[in-house]
Amino acid sequence: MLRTHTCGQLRKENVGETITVCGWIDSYRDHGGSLFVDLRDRYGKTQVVFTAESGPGILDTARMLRDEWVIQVTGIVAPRPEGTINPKLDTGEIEVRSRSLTVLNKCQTPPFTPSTRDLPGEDLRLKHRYIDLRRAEMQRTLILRHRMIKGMRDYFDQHNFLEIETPILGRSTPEGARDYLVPSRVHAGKFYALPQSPQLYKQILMIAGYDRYVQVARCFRDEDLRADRQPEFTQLDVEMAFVTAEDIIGIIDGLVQKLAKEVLGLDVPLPLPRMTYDEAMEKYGHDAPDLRFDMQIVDCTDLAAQTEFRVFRAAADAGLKVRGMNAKGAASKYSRSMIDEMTDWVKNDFGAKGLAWFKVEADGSLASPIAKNFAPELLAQIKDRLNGAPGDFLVFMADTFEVTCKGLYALRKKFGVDLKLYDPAKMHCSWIVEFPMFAWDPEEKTWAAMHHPFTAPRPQDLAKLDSDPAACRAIAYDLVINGSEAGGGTIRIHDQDVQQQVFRLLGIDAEKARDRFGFLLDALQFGAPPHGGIALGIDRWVMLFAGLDNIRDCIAFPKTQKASDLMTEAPGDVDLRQLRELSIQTVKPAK
RNA sequence: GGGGACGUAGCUCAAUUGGUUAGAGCACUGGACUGUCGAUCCAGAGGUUGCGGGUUCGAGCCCCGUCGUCCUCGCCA
Repeated sequence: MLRTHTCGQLRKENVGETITVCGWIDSYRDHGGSLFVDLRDRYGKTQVVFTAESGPGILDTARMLRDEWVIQVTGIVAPRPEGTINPKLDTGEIEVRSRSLTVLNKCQTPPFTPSTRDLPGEDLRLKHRYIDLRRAEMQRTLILRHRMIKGMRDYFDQHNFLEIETPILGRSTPEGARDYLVPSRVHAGKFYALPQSPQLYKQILMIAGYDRYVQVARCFRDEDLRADRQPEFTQLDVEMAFVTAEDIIGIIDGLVQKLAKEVLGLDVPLPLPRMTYDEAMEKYGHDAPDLRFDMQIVDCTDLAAQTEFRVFRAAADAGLKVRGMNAKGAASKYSRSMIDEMTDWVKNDFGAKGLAWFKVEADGSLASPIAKNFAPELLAQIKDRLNGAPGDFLVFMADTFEVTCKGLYALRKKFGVDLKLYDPAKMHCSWIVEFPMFAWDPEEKTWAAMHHPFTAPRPQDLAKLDSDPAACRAIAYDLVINGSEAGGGTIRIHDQDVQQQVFRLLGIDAEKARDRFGFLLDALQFGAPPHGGIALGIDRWVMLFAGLDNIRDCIAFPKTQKASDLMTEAPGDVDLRQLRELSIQTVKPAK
C-alpha cells in the first residue's frame, strides 16, 4: 500500500507517529510561510500542514497543488495548537506535519469540486460522474446501498436461500414492458431480449428443487423514465417452494424489520399491516397509498344524486362516482388562483372534467362558487360526511371511479407535501393484498393480467375464472413503503389446467403459449411444487431508506430521462461492419 | 407521443421585464501573508447569452423551430 492510514483514521492517540496518507486535495489554504491542505479519501479528511520545516523545496511544491490533485504525504501526526481544533472533522484534533510530498497525479481544473456548496446541474454531475461520486453524500448513499444489499444477502443466507444467477440473454416475451433486444450474430434475424425480471427462470428453479432461491438481479425495461424509474434497475428476486402467501410475507416482514433496525435504527413492529386492493382504491385511490397520513377519500354519490348542481347530479344519474376529500385546515392555504391551477392540473393530467370545492367558514357554512346550487341541508350533510370543521378545504370530483381515484390520489399526495401531513423521518410499510387477477384492456378489447400470466387466483375464485373474470382476486401482495411500491409478488399457478384457463382468458392461445412459454409449460408437467415469490426494487428501497426523492442518486451510473449515459455517451453509433455481422440494416425514422 | 420548467463566464446565479460596453460569488492566473479550515487582501484573465431562424431602430429578454436536462400524463405484465 502507498499509505499507512486512511484520511479518516488518525486521532489524538496517533500523535508522534510517522505515517503516510494518500488522497485528493479537497481544499488548500496558502498562508505564505505555511500551507494547509485538507486531504480527502472516502474515509474522511485530514489536515496536512506544509511549512519550512517540511524539508527543502517541499513548501514550494505544495504551493503548486490545486483542487483534486492526488498526493501522497509522509509526516508526523501532531496535536493541533490550542484554539485551532476543528470540531467539524473527525480528525480535527490532529494534523499531519508533512516531511515528504509526492504528487501522484495532477488534475485538470475540475468543472466542480466534491465539496461544492452550489451543486451543479445534474447533467454536469452525470457527465463527470467520477467527480460527483467523490461527494460525501453520494458516498454515503452508495455505502448505504452496499450495506442494505449485504444485509439482504446475509438475511436470506441465514434462512437457507441459495443465490443462483439466471441468464441476461433470454427470449423476448411481448407481454408486459417493452424489451431491450440484442441481435444474434449466429442466428441471423433473431434476437435475444434482456430480462424484465428473472420470473420464468426462478419458477423453473422451483421445479428443479431449489426451493429457496434469491438473486440480486439486474432487470431491463425499455419504457419511459421517471424520478423513481430507470431502464436498468436491480431487484432482489425471491422464490420459494411449498409455501403460501403468508410464508413469503413473513419472510419479507422479517427483512424489513432487520434492515430498518440495522440501517436506520428504527423499530418496525410486526406483522406489517395489510389492506386489500379494493380498500386501498376506495380510501386512497391507489394501490400504493402513502399511509404516513390519514386523509381518506369519501364517497358522496348518494348525496350528489339529491342536488340541483348539474355536474354532481348528472354524474350520479349516469352511474359515475362523486367522491371527495377533506384537507384539514387548508382553506386559507389555497387561494382562488391556486385552486384554478389545481383544477387545470387534474383536468390535463388525469382527464377530470373539473374540481369542485368548498371552504368551511368560521360559522360552519360552506363557501364556494357552486354552493348556491345546493340546498342548505345537503351542504350540511356533505360537510358532516367529510367531517368538515371551520378552516377545512373540501375537494370533490365527479367522474368514473378510475378518474376520481387518479385525481384524488394525486391531490392527496400534493396535500401531504403542501400541508406537511407526515414526518419525513418516519417510515410506513404495509402490504396491499388481494389484487384483481385481470384488468380490462379497452384498446385491445381483452383481459390483461394485472400482475403476470402465471399468477394464481384465490382458490375460492377458481369457479369464477370464466364466468366473472373481473371478480377474481389473485394471491398477490405488494409491499408499500411511504406510498411507493417497494416490491410485489404472487403465488404462481402450478397446475397445468388452471394455467391453460388463464392463458385462454388472456387471449393467449395454445400455439402462442407454446411458442412463448413452452419450456415453462413443459416444466410444469414434470413435478412442479406449489411455489411463489416476490421481487423487491432495491434502488427504490435505497431511495426510501436514504430519504432521497430520486432514484438516480442511488445508482452509481444512472441514465438520463432520455435513457442516455452522459459520461459514456451511450447509446452510440456502431460500425457498419458490426451491423453487417448481425444482419442488421438501420432505417432512418420517418419525420 | 402530450403538457410544463429550465438553458447567460469553467460552476452557481444576476441583469430594474425590449434600451449604452451583460455583472457578482466561487474556480482559474499573478502577487502578498506562519495557524487556516467557506482563509484573507491586491491585481488580472475569462461571454457567439444552447443552436437556427424571425419580429424590431434595437433581443439575454418577444415569436417559431431545434437540441439538452428535469418534472409529469400516456407507458411501466
